[in-house]
Amino acid sequence: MGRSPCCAKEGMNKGSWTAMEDKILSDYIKTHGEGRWRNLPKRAGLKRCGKSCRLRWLNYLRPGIKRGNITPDEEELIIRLHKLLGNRWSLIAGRLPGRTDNEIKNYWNTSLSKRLNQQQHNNNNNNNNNNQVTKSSPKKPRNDSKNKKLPTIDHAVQKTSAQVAIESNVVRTKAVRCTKVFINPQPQPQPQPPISSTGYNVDNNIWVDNNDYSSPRLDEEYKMSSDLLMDVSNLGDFDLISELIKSDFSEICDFSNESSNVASELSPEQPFVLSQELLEDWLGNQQVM
DNA sequence: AATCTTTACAACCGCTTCCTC
DNA sequence: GGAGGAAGCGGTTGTAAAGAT
Repeated sequence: MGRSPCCAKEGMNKGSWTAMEDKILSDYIKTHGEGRWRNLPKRAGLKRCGKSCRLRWLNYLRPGIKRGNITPDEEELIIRLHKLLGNRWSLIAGRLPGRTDNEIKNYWNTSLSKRLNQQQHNNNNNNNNNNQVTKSSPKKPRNDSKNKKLPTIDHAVQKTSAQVAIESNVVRTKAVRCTKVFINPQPQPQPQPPISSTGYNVDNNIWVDNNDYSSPRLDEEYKMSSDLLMDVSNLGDFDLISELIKSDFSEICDFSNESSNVASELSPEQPFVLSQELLEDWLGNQQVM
Protein backbone atom coordinates (compact mmCIF):
# COMPACT_ATOMS: atom_id res chain seq x y z
CA MET A 1 0.00 0.00 0.00
CA GLY A 2 1.07 3.54 -0.50
CA ARG A 3 0.75 4.49 3.05
CA SER A 4 3.52 6.62 4.41
CA PRO A 5 5.38 5.47 7.49
CA CYS A 6 4.34 6.94 10.79
CA CYS A 7 7.58 8.84 11.01
CA ALA A 8 10.98 9.10 9.45
CA LYS A 9 13.18 6.48 11.03
CA GLU A 10 16.45 8.16 10.23
CA GLY A 11 17.99 10.04 13.10
CA MET A 12 15.37 8.82 15.51
CA ASN A 13 16.25 7.73 19.00
CA LYS A 14 15.26 4.24 19.99
CA GLY A 15 15.34 2.26 23.16
CA SER A 16 14.88 3.48 26.65
CA TRP A 17 13.74 7.00 27.27
CA THR A 18 15.94 9.37 29.17
CA ALA A 19 14.74 11.55 32.01
CA MET A 20 15.24 14.57 29.78
CA GLU A 21 13.09 13.11 27.05
CA ASP A 22 10.42 12.29 29.58
CA LYS A 23 10.45 15.83 30.85
CA ILE A 24 10.23 17.31 27.39
CA LEU A 25 7.33 15.06 26.49
CA SER A 26 5.49 15.66 29.75
CA ASP A 27 5.92 19.39 29.55
CA TYR A 28 4.78 19.49 25.98
CA ILE A 29 1.65 17.45 26.63
CA LYS A 30 0.84 19.45 29.75
CA THR A 31 0.99 22.58 27.65
CA HIS A 32 -0.56 21.41 24.42
CA GLY A 33 -2.54 18.36 25.41
CA GLU A 34 -2.59 14.88 23.97
CA GLY A 35 -3.11 14.00 20.35
CA ARG A 36 -1.43 14.76 17.06
CA TRP A 37 1.18 12.22 17.95
CA ARG A 38 2.75 12.17 14.55
CA ASN A 39 3.70 15.80 14.63
CA LEU A 40 4.35 15.91 18.35
CA PRO A 41 8.02 14.87 18.31
CA LYS A 42 8.91 17.52 15.81
CA ARG A 43 7.07 20.25 17.64
CA ALA A 44 8.32 19.15 21.03
CA GLY A 45 11.86 18.78 19.79
CA LEU A 46 12.09 15.07 20.42
CA LYS A 47 13.93 12.65 18.21
CA ARG A 48 11.32 10.00 18.69
CA CYS A 49 8.63 8.36 16.66
CA GLY A 50 5.15 9.67 17.35
CA LYS A 51 3.98 6.24 18.27
CA SER A 52 6.82 5.93 20.70
CA CYS A 53 5.82 9.23 22.31
CA ARG A 54 2.24 8.12 22.60
CA LEU A 55 3.25 4.82 24.17
CA ARG A 56 5.61 6.47 26.58
CA TRP A 57 2.96 8.91 27.67
CA LEU A 58 0.16 6.40 27.98
CA ASN A 59 2.16 3.71 29.72
CA TYR A 60 4.54 5.68 31.81
CA LEU A 61 4.18 9.42 32.11
CA ARG A 62 0.45 9.91 32.17
CA PRO A 63 -0.92 11.14 35.50
CA GLY A 64 -2.55 8.52 37.64
CA ILE A 65 -0.47 5.61 36.46
CA LYS A 66 0.11 3.00 39.12
CA ARG A 67 3.29 1.04 38.77
CA GLY A 68 4.34 -2.30 40.12
CA ASN A 69 2.94 -4.31 43.02
CA ILE A 70 -0.19 -5.68 41.48
CA THR A 71 -2.45 -6.42 44.42
CA PRO A 72 -4.14 -9.78 44.92
CA ASP A 73 -7.46 -8.12 44.21
CA GLU A 74 -6.17 -6.72 40.97
CA GLU A 75 -4.63 -10.03 40.09
CA GLU A 76 -7.85 -11.87 40.62
CA LEU A 77 -9.72 -9.30 38.61
CA ILE A 78 -7.25 -9.63 35.78
CA ILE A 79 -7.72 -13.37 35.77
CA ARG A 80 -11.45 -13.06 35.74
CA LEU A 81 -11.50 -10.40 33.10
CA HIS A 82 -9.10 -12.35 30.97
CA LYS A 83 -11.38 -15.31 31.28
CA LEU A 84 -14.19 -13.14 30.02
CA LEU A 85 -12.42 -10.98 27.50
CA GLY A 86 -9.39 -12.91 26.37
CA ASN A 87 -6.39 -10.88 25.30
CA ARG A 88 -8.32 -7.63 25.18
CA TRP A 89 -5.71 -5.93 27.26
CA SER A 90 -6.99 -2.43 26.75
CA LEU A 91 -10.44 -3.44 27.89
CA ILE A 92 -9.04 -5.21 30.91
CA ALA A 93 -6.87 -2.23 31.70
CA GLY A 94 -9.88 0.02 31.42
CA ARG A 95 -11.34 -1.75 34.41
CA LEU A 96 -8.22 -1.52 36.53
CA PRO A 97 -7.74 2.05 37.68
CA GLY A 98 -4.25 3.29 36.99
CA ARG A 99 -3.09 0.19 35.19
CA THR A 100 -2.11 0.18 31.56
CA ASP A 101 -2.77 -2.43 28.95
CA ASN A 102 0.94 -2.90 28.47
CA GLU A 103 1.55 -3.54 32.13
CA ILE A 104 -1.30 -5.99 32.40
CA LYS A 105 -0.20 -7.74 29.25
CA ASN A 106 3.34 -8.04 30.54
CA TYR A 107 2.17 -9.19 33.92
CA TRP A 108 -0.02 -11.79 32.32
CA ASN A 109 2.62 -13.06 29.95
CA THR A 110 5.44 -13.17 32.45
CA SER A 111 3.70 -14.15 35.63
CA LEU A 112 0.03 -14.98 35.63
CA SER A 113 -0.20 -17.26 32.65
CA LYS A 114 2.69 -19.36 33.91
CA ARG A 115 1.24 -19.60 37.38
CA LEU A 116 -2.18 -20.46 36.05
CA ASN A 117 -0.70 -23.13 33.84
CA GLN A 118 1.20 -24.44 36.80
CA GLN A 119 -1.93 -24.51 38.88
CA GLN A 120 -3.82 -26.20 36.10
CA HIS A 121 -1.06 -28.73 35.83
CA ASN A 122 -1.09 -29.30 39.57
CA ASN A 123 -4.84 -29.63 39.60
CA ASN A 124 -4.69 -32.19 36.87
CA ASN A 125 -2.05 -34.10 38.75
CA ASN A 126 -4.08 -33.90 41.90
CA ASN A 127 -7.12 -35.21 40.14
CA ASN A 128 -5.10 -38.05 38.74
CA ASN A 129 -3.78 -38.82 42.19
CA ASN A 130 -7.15 -39.51 43.77
CA ASN A 131 -7.81 -35.88 44.54
CA GLN A 132 -4.91 -35.54 46.85
CA VAL A 133 -5.37 -32.13 48.42
CA THR A 134 -2.20 -30.14 48.22
CA LYS A 135 -2.33 -26.46 47.81
CA SER A 136 -0.55 -25.51 44.63
CA SER A 137 2.53 -23.51 45.24
CA PRO A 138 3.15 -21.30 42.25
CA LYS A 139 6.63 -20.11 41.77
CA LYS A 140 7.17 -17.03 43.80
CA PRO A 141 7.00 -14.04 41.52
CA ARG A 142 10.15 -12.06 41.34
CA ASN A 143 8.40 -8.81 41.84
CA ASP A 144 8.27 -9.32 45.55
CA SER A 145 10.29 -7.19 47.88
CA LYS A 146 13.52 -8.28 46.26
CA ASN A 147 12.37 -7.63 42.75
CA LYS A 148 15.29 -6.72 40.65
CA LYS A 149 13.19 -4.30 38.71
CA LEU A 150 12.10 -2.38 41.73
CA PRO A 151 14.78 0.22 41.34
CA THR A 152 13.50 0.88 37.89
CA ILE A 153 9.97 1.09 39.15
CA ASP A 154 10.96 3.37 41.96
CA HIS A 155 12.80 5.49 39.48
CA ALA A 156 9.73 5.69 37.36
CA VAL A 157 7.60 6.71 40.28
CA GLN A 158 10.12 9.28 41.28
CA LYS A 159 10.20 10.75 37.84
CA THR A 160 6.49 11.03 37.58
CA SER A 161 5.57 11.72 41.15
CA ALA A 162 4.13 15.10 40.30
CA GLN A 163 1.86 13.60 37.73
CA VAL A 164 0.90 10.68 39.91
CA ALA A 165 -0.39 13.14 42.47
CA ILE A 166 -3.89 12.72 41.16
CA GLU A 167 -4.18 9.24 42.55
CA SER A 168 -7.91 9.15 42.49
CA ASN A 169 -8.15 9.50 38.75
CA VAL A 170 -9.42 6.45 37.02
CA VAL A 171 -7.37 5.88 33.93
CA ARG A 172 -9.47 4.48 31.20
CA THR A 173 -8.04 3.40 27.94
CA LYS A 174 -10.01 4.33 24.92
CA ALA A 175 -10.93 0.84 23.98
CA VAL A 176 -13.63 1.87 21.63
CA ARG A 177 -13.57 -0.86 19.11
CA CYS A 178 -14.47 -3.94 21.02
CA THR A 179 -18.11 -3.72 21.84
CA LYS A 180 -18.76 -7.39 22.04
CA VAL A 181 -17.08 -10.41 23.41
CA PHE A 182 -17.62 -13.75 21.83
CA ILE A 183 -17.38 -16.85 23.88
CA ASN A 184 -17.93 -20.20 22.35
CA PRO A 185 -21.01 -21.67 23.92
CA GLN A 186 -21.53 -25.14 25.09
CA PRO A 187 -23.02 -27.28 22.34
CA GLN A 188 -26.77 -27.19 22.37
CA PRO A 189 -28.10 -30.66 21.95
CA GLN A 190 -31.70 -29.50 22.08
CA PRO A 191 -33.37 -26.13 21.75
CA GLN A 192 -34.20 -24.72 25.12
CA PRO A 193 -37.67 -23.43 25.85
CA PRO A 194 -37.68 -19.64 25.98
CA ILE A 195 -37.38 -18.22 29.42
CA SER A 196 -37.75 -14.52 29.90
CA SER A 197 -34.78 -13.99 32.07
CA THR A 198 -31.19 -13.00 32.16
CA GLY A 199 -28.37 -13.65 34.52
CA TYR A 200 -24.88 -14.81 35.17
CA ASN A 201 -24.03 -18.45 35.13
CA VAL A 202 -21.37 -18.88 37.72
CA ASP A 203 -20.42 -22.39 36.79
CA ASN A 204 -19.66 -21.47 33.22
CA ASN A 205 -18.52 -17.94 33.80
CA ILE A 206 -20.93 -16.58 31.26
CA TRP A 207 -23.93 -14.34 31.14
CA VAL A 208 -27.05 -15.92 29.91
CA ASP A 209 -30.04 -14.20 28.49
CA ASN A 210 -33.19 -15.78 27.25
CA ASN A 211 -35.27 -12.77 26.45
CA ASP A 212 -36.77 -12.15 23.09
CA TYR A 213 -34.31 -10.29 20.98
CA SER A 214 -35.90 -7.29 19.49
CA SER A 215 -32.79 -6.50 17.48
CA PRO A 216 -32.78 -8.42 14.21
CA ARG A 217 -29.09 -7.74 13.85
CA LEU A 218 -28.22 -9.24 17.20
CA ASP A 219 -30.52 -12.14 16.65
CA GLU A 220 -28.94 -12.82 13.31
CA GLU A 221 -25.48 -12.49 14.73
CA TYR A 222 -26.32 -14.94 17.39
CA LYS A 223 -27.75 -17.42 14.97
CA MET A 224 -24.93 -17.12 12.52
CA SER A 225 -22.05 -17.18 14.89
CA SER A 226 -23.42 -19.36 17.63
CA ASP A 227 -21.29 -17.24 19.85
CA LEU A 228 -22.24 -15.55 23.02
CA LEU A 229 -22.23 -11.83 23.31
CA MET A 230 -21.22 -10.29 26.52
CA ASP A 231 -21.32 -6.80 27.79
CA VAL A 232 -18.90 -5.40 30.29
CA SER A 233 -19.91 -1.81 30.11
CA ASN A 234 -21.26 -1.66 33.59
CA LEU A 235 -18.10 -2.93 35.15
CA GLY A 236 -17.27 0.66 35.68
CA ASP A 237 -19.96 0.89 38.30
CA PHE A 238 -17.74 -0.98 40.67
CA ASP A 239 -15.57 1.42 42.55
CA LEU A 240 -13.79 -1.25 44.54
CA ILE A 241 -12.09 -4.09 42.85
CA SER A 242 -12.86 -6.36 45.72
CA GLU A 243 -16.50 -5.52 45.34
CA LEU A 244 -16.35 -6.50 41.75
CA ILE A 245 -14.57 -9.72 42.51
CA LYS A 246 -17.00 -10.68 45.21
CA SER A 247 -19.84 -9.97 42.87
CA ASP A 248 -18.68 -12.72 40.60
CA PHE A 249 -19.96 -10.51 37.81
CA SER A 250 -23.52 -11.29 38.67
CA GLU A 251 -24.25 -7.65 39.20
CA ILE A 252 -22.21 -6.15 36.46
CA CYS A 253 -24.93 -5.86 33.89
CA ASP A 254 -27.97 -3.95 34.88
CA PHE A 255 -30.40 -6.42 33.53
CA SER A 256 -33.00 -6.78 36.17
CA ASN A 257 -33.21 -7.14 39.86
CA GLU A 258 -33.82 -10.82 39.69
CA SER A 259 -30.89 -11.48 37.44
CA SER A 260 -28.65 -12.86 40.10
CA ASN A 261 -31.33 -15.17 41.34
CA VAL A 262 -32.13 -16.32 37.89
CA ALA A 263 -28.54 -17.11 37.11
CA SER A 264 -28.49 -20.14 39.29
CA GLU A 265 -31.64 -21.43 37.72
CA LEU A 266 -30.41 -21.33 34.17
CA SER A 267 -28.79 -24.22 32.50
CA PRO A 268 -25.29 -23.74 31.11
CA GLU A 269 -26.53 -24.44 27.65
CA GLN A 270 -28.82 -21.48 27.55
CA PRO A 271 -27.46 -18.65 25.48
CA PHE A 272 -26.90 -15.06 26.29
CA VAL A 273 -27.07 -12.25 23.83
CA LEU A 274 -26.50 -8.65 24.74
CA SER A 275 -29.78 -6.85 25.01
CA GLN A 276 -30.47 -3.91 22.77
CA GLU A 277 -30.65 -1.53 25.72
CA LEU A 278 -27.28 -2.64 26.97
CA LEU A 279 -25.77 -2.46 23.56
CA GLU A 280 -26.99 1.09 23.12
CA ASP A 281 -25.79 1.93 26.58
CA TRP A 282 -22.42 0.48 25.85
CA LEU A 283 -22.11 2.23 22.52
CA GLY A 284 -23.19 5.42 24.17
CA ASN A 285 -20.47 5.06 26.75
CA GLN A 286 -17.93 4.63 24.06
CA GLN A 287 -18.93 7.86 22.42
CA VAL A 288 -18.61 9.69 25.67
CA MET A 289 -15.13 8.35 26.28
C1' DA B 1 34.31 -13.44 41.42
C1' DA B 2 32.95 -14.71 36.90
C1' DT B 3 29.79 -16.52 33.82
C1' DC B 4 25.46 -18.27 32.39
C1' DT B 5 20.44 -18.42 32.79
C1' DT B 6 16.11 -16.62 33.88
C1' DT B 7 12.86 -13.08 34.57
C1' DA B 8 10.35 -8.81 34.13
C1' DC B 9 9.22 -4.97 31.69
C1' DA B 10 9.85 -1.08 28.44
C1' DA B 11 9.61 -0.34 23.86
C1' DC B 12 8.98 -1.57 19.07
C1' DC B 13 6.41 -3.13 15.13
C1' DG B 14 2.79 -4.27 12.10
C1' DC B 15 -1.87 -4.58 11.56
C1' DT B 16 -6.60 -2.94 12.25
C1' DT B 17 -10.02 0.41 12.96
C1' DC B 18 -11.80 4.94 13.05
C1' DC B 19 -12.20 9.51 11.24
C1' DT B 20 -12.13 13.11 7.92
C1' DC B 21 -12.30 14.86 3.46
C1' DG C 1 -18.08 5.09 -1.31
C1' DG C 2 -13.14 5.40 -1.32
C1' DA C 3 -8.59 7.10 0.02
C1' DG C 4 -5.44 8.45 3.24
C1' DG C 5 -4.15 10.02 7.81
C1' DA C 6 -4.37 9.27 12.77
C1' DA C 7 -4.81 6.51 16.56
C1' DG C 8 -5.35 2.15 19.00
C1' DC C 9 -4.30 -2.60 19.85
C1' DG C 10 -1.84 -6.77 20.70
C1' DG C 11 2.19 -9.69 19.62
C1' DT C 12 6.97 -9.69 19.90
C1' DT C 13 11.64 -8.29 20.97
C1' DG C 14 15.59 -6.26 23.47
C1' DT C 15 17.81 -5.75 27.56
C1' DA C 16 18.93 -4.84 32.39
C1' DA C 17 19.13 -7.02 36.59
C1' DA C 18 18.71 -10.86 39.78
C1' DG C 19 19.46 -15.65 40.59
C1' DA C 20 21.98 -19.93 39.81
C1' DT C 21 26.07 -22.41 39.03
